Amino acid sequence: MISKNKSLPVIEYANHTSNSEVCYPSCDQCIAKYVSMCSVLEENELNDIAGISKNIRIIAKQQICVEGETAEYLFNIKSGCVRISKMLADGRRQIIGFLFPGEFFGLACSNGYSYTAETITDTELCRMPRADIIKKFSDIPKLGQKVLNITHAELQRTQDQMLLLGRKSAKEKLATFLLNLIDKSMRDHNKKVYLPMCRSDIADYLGLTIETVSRQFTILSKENLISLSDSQFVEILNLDKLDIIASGG
Amino acid sequence: MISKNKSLPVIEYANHTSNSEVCYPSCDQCIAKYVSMCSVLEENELNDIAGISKNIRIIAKQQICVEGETAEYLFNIKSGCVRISKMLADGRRQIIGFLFPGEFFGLACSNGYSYTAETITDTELCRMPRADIIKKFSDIPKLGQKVLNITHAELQRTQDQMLLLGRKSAKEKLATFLLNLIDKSMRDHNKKVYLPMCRSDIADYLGLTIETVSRQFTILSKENLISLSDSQFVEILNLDKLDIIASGG
DNA sequence: CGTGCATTTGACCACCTTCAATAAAGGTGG
DNA sequence: CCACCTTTATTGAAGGTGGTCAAATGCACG
Repeated sequence: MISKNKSLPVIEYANHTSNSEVCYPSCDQCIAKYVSMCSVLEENELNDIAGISKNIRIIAKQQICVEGETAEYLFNIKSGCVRISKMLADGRRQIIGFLFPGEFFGLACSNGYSYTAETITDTELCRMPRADIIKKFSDIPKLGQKVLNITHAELQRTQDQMLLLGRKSAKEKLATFLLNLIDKSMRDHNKKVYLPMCRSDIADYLGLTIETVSRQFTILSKENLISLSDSQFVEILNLDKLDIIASGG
Repeated sequence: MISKNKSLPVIEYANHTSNSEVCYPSCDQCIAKYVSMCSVLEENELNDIAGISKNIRIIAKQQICVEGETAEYLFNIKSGCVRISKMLADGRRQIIGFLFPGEFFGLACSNGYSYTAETITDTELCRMPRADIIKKFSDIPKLGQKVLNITHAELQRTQDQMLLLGRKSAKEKLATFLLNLIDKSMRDHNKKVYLPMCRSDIADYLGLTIETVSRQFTILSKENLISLSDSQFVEILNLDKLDIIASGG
C-alpha cells in the first residue's frame, strides 16, 4: 500500500517525537502556501512562522497526536493522508475525517486534543507551536479570519456528515463517500480514485462494519456504477447514478 | 407546550418577515451580552451593532431561515429554543442541533444557509445583517476571534455527535442526549430537565425513530435511571449510571 | 511456497424500523 | 367546564437492514 503512494520521494522517516526533526527550510514549494491558512500570509510573515515551525516526516500507521493529550502543536499536512478519530471506552471508533495535503489539524479549543490523529500513508507535516500560532491570530488578523473561514467550512462538512451518519443507508453512505473523494481528487482529471485508507477506516468513517462496506462495494460494482481493479483503486463508471443514490433519490 | 414556557412575557409575536419588527432597543438585559459573541464588545461597539440589528419575536414552530436560501442575516437567540436541520430529497431529516439563549446561527460560509432553522418554542431573536457583521470581524479583531472560538467549540461538539450517530446504541444515544441537556441547564440546580422539543425532534437529532426514542425512555424509566412525570419533563435519578451508559461503558 | 494480513463472501441473528393500534395530552367550541 | 377532535406519545407485533461470527480468497513478503 505504501509503495503505491508515489507522491513521496525516497527519504528517511522519523517519528516526530524523536530528535531528527529539521527546521522548516522553505515554504516555497509547500502546498499550504496556496490553499491553507498560510495562503493569506506575506513573505515576511511566512518566514516568521517558518522560523518557529518544524518539518516532520512520519511513516504510515503512526500516531501524530492522541485524544486528551496536551495540545502543543498545530499541524499542516504537506503530503500524505491523515485520519482523525474519536473512541469510546470499549474501543468503538468513529473516524471524524480524512485529511489531505493543504489541510491542518490540532486547533483544540481546550488544552487537550479532542481527537487522535494518525498517518494512513507516509506523511510530511509542518508542525507549528499551537500557542504561538494562536497569538498570531491577534498580530495578523487576516490569519485569524482565514482560520475562521476554514473552521467554518469544516463545521459545514461535519454537519453534512451528521446527515449521512444519522439518516443515510449503507449504500447511500458509500456512494456519498466516493463522490466526496472524487471532488477532492478531481485534479487527477479522470474518474479513477485512489483510496489510501483501508476498509476498516472507511467503515469507521461511515458508521458501518468492514463487511457491510465490502458488500456495498460489491453491489455498486455489480450494478456497473463503479469498477474495482484493486481494493484501493475505484473507477467511477456512472457518476450521475451514483450522485442520485448519494443524495437519497 | 407553549404556555409552559415562562421565560417569555405576554407579548405580541410577529413573523420576522413582516414589518412589525422593532429596532433593537437595548442590549442591557440581553444574555448574549454575557455569553455570546457580543461579550467581547465595548459599550460603543455594542451600540454600533445594536444600531444595525433588529429585535424579532417569533412564535413556536415557525421557520426562521431555510437551507439554500440567501444568507442575509445572522441571529442571536435571546430567549426560546431553535432547531437547525438538514433534509434529504425524500424528506428524511437530520437535526444538527438545538440552540438556546446566548447561541447564534446563520454564519454561512457560502451565500446560502447550510441548514434550516425553526423555532421550537416562542423565541426572541436579535437579527443582524450578516455581511455587516462579517465586515466587523476586520474592524474589531477580537470579535472575529471570539466567533472563531465559538465556531471551533461548535465544531468539537459536532464531532462528538458524529461519534454518537456512528457508533452508539439507541440507549447510549438517549443517555448522552439527556446528560448534554443537564449540562446546559444545570443552572436550574436540580436534576429536572425540561425538554422543549418533541419526540420526533429528538429522534431526528439522534438518528432514530420516535418509537425507538419512546421505548428507550420507557426502558430508562423502568431501570429507575430517570423519571418521566410528563413527556416533556425528565428527572435524572441516577446520574452516574446514566453517565456510564452514555460513554459506552 | 508458506505465513500473515486485508478483503470478500456466506449464514445467521439482533437491533432498530415499520406498520398498526391504543393512550394521553392539548386545543376548540358549545 | 366538558365533549369532540387533533396531535403527540406509548406500546405491540412483524420485518428488514446491517451486525456478528466464521470461512474462504487474494495479495504481499520473506
